[in-house]
Amino acid sequence: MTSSEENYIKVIYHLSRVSPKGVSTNAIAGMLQSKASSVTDMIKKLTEKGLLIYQKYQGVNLTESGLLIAKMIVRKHRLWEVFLVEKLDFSWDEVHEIAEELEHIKSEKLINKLDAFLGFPTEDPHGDEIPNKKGEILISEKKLLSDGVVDKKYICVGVKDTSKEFLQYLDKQKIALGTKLKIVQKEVFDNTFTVKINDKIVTISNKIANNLYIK
Amino acid sequence: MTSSEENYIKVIYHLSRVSPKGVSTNAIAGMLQSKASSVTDMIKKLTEKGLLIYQKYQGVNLTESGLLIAKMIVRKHRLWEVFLVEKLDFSWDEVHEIAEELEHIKSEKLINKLDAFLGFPTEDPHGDEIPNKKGEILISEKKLLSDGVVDKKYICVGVKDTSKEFLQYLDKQKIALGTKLKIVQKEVFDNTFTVKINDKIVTISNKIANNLYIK
DNA sequence: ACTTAAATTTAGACAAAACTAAAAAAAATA
DNA sequence: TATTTTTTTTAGTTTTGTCTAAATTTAAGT
Repeated sequence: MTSSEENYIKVIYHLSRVSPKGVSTNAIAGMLQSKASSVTDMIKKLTEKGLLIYQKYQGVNLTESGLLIAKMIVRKHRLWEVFLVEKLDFSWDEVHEIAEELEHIKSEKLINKLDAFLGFPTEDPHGDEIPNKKGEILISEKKLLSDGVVDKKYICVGVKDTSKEFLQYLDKQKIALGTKLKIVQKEVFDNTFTVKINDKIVTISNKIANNLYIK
Repeated sequence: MTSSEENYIKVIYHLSRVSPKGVSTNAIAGMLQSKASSVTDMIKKLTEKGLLIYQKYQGVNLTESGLLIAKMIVRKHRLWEVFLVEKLDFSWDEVHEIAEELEHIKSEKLINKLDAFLGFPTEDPHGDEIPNKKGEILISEKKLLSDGVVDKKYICVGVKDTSKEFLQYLDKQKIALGTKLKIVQKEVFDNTFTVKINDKIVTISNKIANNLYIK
């Protein structure tokens, strides 16, 4: 597998969570910042290799082996992110680009040893699940802050939007994984949330509430 | 810089230690397991970029900036090797291939944080020097084989006794400058050394060990 | 010095992975 | 249903890094 092939598999994996009946050529091109014609070419190649199921104009799905490969790439990406944050003291908004490179390092022994070194973590610094060496994913029930109930207490367990901007916003508001909060008020008019964090009252827009996982 | 370009720079750096007046096209091709014509093409490209000094048929040398880049690649390679051995518990003979991949990861911040995490080591698991972030290499003062430590790997860097007899003895034992050896055993009774040279076990008397510089 | 051998370079080709522009199919709309 | 718009595919091109085969330059041997 080349890095380029791996990137396609990874992107198709992520997109197929959102649209499980088939991932469109354009959606893939959008994610990879490339052109639809390039995507068509690569789809053919990966279909030849038995990693995708594809019919012209009908979008693609991962095969069993394609899915396993995708999970292994995600596993590597997220384990490296844990390493960067926990061991090398990076902040959670800087690690994505570096992990994009590290995820293509080939040795399986390396990633399993790294996994052990990190203590077999189940979540990356953004709260996303890390598949184990068999590709299995432990599902922790989590919901969005926007689904929360007034007067209840929650813990932040992840983010939906992992963009640098969003993460930096959260840092500014002193919201991190594990931060405890209580929903004080829910404004019906514009769906703005008022929450209490460490005895401070903070107002959170609907957009933010829609991108923050709690449990 | 592409990975391919970096591999050329690195190989030229290593070869120029042995032949400082110019590295031949064939030597590079041999190291990279490629063909001389491919090397010529890449030499032209790297010369255009100002990393090599080159005249047709005369071999190449690194420029100042080429040399710095080479040292940074070597730095990354060796720091990753230390990480793999010290933190992930790899043995020193399995780390080279993996480090060949890791050395091309681009973030400078990453490598400096890794350096700090490892405690700013000056040598990799094979006893080779690790350039610091400025590209400087701490010259480890050479010592005599008789001062060496069991189980460590060394390189022969010089002789104290320069007599014909001694040099001929070294030739016979296939020991030359640059020869790598590992001290297997140190006999306390008569200070005889058992060393491994190219997978062959050789016994070396105390007199010899007192006249061979290693690092 | 002349001839042969070895090393190096040139010229032309190929595969991977991207692109542009045009054609074809599917979806949306009137 | 017919037409327009969007999406997808095809066809042909480009770039990077490699290759083979042929030509050229340097080095070696007699």
